[in-house]
Amino acid sequence: MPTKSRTGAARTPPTRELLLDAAERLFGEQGYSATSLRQLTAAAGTNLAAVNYHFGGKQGLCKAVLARRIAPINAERFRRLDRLRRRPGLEAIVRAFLEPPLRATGCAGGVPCTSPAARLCRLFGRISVEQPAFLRDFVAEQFGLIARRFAAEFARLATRPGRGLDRASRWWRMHFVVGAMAHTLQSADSLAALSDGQCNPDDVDQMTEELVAFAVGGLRAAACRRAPPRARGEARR
Amino acid sequence: MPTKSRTGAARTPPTRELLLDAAERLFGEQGYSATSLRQLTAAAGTNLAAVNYHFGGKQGLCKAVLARRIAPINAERFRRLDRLRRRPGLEAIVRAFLEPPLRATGCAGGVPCTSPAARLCRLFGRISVEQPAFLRDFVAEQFGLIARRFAAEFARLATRPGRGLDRASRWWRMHFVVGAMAHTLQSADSLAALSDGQCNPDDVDQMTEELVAFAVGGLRAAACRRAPPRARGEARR
DNA sequence: CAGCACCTGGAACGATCGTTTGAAACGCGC
DNA sequence: GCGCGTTTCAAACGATCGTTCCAGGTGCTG
Repeated sequence: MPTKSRTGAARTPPTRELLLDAAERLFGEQGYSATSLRQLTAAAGTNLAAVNYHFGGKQGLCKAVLARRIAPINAERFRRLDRLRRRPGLEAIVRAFLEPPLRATGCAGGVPCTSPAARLCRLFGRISVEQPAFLRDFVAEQFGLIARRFAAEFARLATRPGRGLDRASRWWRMHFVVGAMAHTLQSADSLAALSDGQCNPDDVDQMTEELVAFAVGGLRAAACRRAPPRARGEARR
Repeated sequence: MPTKSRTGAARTPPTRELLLDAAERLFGEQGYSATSLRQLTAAAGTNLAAVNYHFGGKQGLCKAVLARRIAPINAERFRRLDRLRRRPGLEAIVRAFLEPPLRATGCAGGVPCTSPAARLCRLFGRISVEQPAFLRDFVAEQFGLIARRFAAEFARLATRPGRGLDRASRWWRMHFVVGAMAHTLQSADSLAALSDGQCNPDDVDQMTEELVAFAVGGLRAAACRRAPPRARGEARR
């Protein structure tokens, strides 16, 4: 952690970064449990013991990988929210939430970006679902703040007359947005296969626009409760 | 060792079922890689070797666990779709897709249902994201049929005048629905914590209604085209 | 009874896991 | 040069992994 080689243009990436990059890729591709430290260090071109030296173990490495990405993304989210404080706009809020993770595809912080949108994305989606017990608190802490902030922004919007979402409904729907995002980040490839190539998982722009439109539409949908929405069919229950 | 003569009456759960139940719970709670066969067989009260005898190995057990649940769910989906063939209705289609997995919470096939909605749900969400390489083809086969069927139903709706979703957009949005569902199934608990208990993950009814409303709203959202309100440059596809 | 197919039991296999160790190699002030 | 903290390396640690083996139990058929 002593930042000493900051001055000279580091021609050789330090071991720490090599490990973080390899871990980010492999954890994202295979998951945390399924990735062994030997495979990881081999991919990083470092020694096996380096993981324990720099990060104290596999769990520490995992936390470091997440922290390196999540922190800037959430900071960017807060920045965007603060900037548009005067103009509510549901879509703007949704974009402030979705675009940073979708677009911060590793090209942001000077980190090499081998595949345009795949790396961080996969890791992100992975972790949000795999959730090993040891970092339950960690992710809760990382995402709790931003989630509450968005809940507050969403609540301010929802108080408009005519939109009758209660607090629980708002939470549910934010959760759905997170799920759509995570699943998209993680397994867009399978969609490409399913759609016979009509969906290009590397087209981050289209993906973003579709997801934003979908999320806004879903968040905007009227409250459901058990009142039949329209005079339409829907003869269930 | 004290093996009471159990067979004969066909009332006692055979080893196969014990293993499937335990695997369903543990794979769902911890993931596939993170669950060891020793932990699993201990929880099931069976011998370690039984896994390899009945299922040929850990992978075979995993496939069997999935197949036992997915097949009836997809059958139910097809049944519902066939039944409402004359009446389109986006919401009805969405319900035909979402309700079987949400409600078939293990109470369907005579399987014990300890926790009302948690068990199968978690497994379902897990697998749809963890996706070990060895069952890539398996899940693609299991979900491919139903996905294409829903895509077809959705496409028939989308041809109505005024709704300009192209094929790629429709695929994307179906993918988002799957993501919202999977994430909800898998980690509704964390939502309960985030929302300070305002969302009850065991309230399958409310969850279903919220998810249906959200999905319908998202699917119904207008095509996004290009040029979001915020000028962000970035050419689209 | 014997014969046999089916299932279960405990014990062990080889492989691989995450982690630790101790010494060698480096960087840098003196 | 020497001393010292930092980093890397090869090798090994004990634990645990999925799997295999085989004797023993069970229920059916004759």
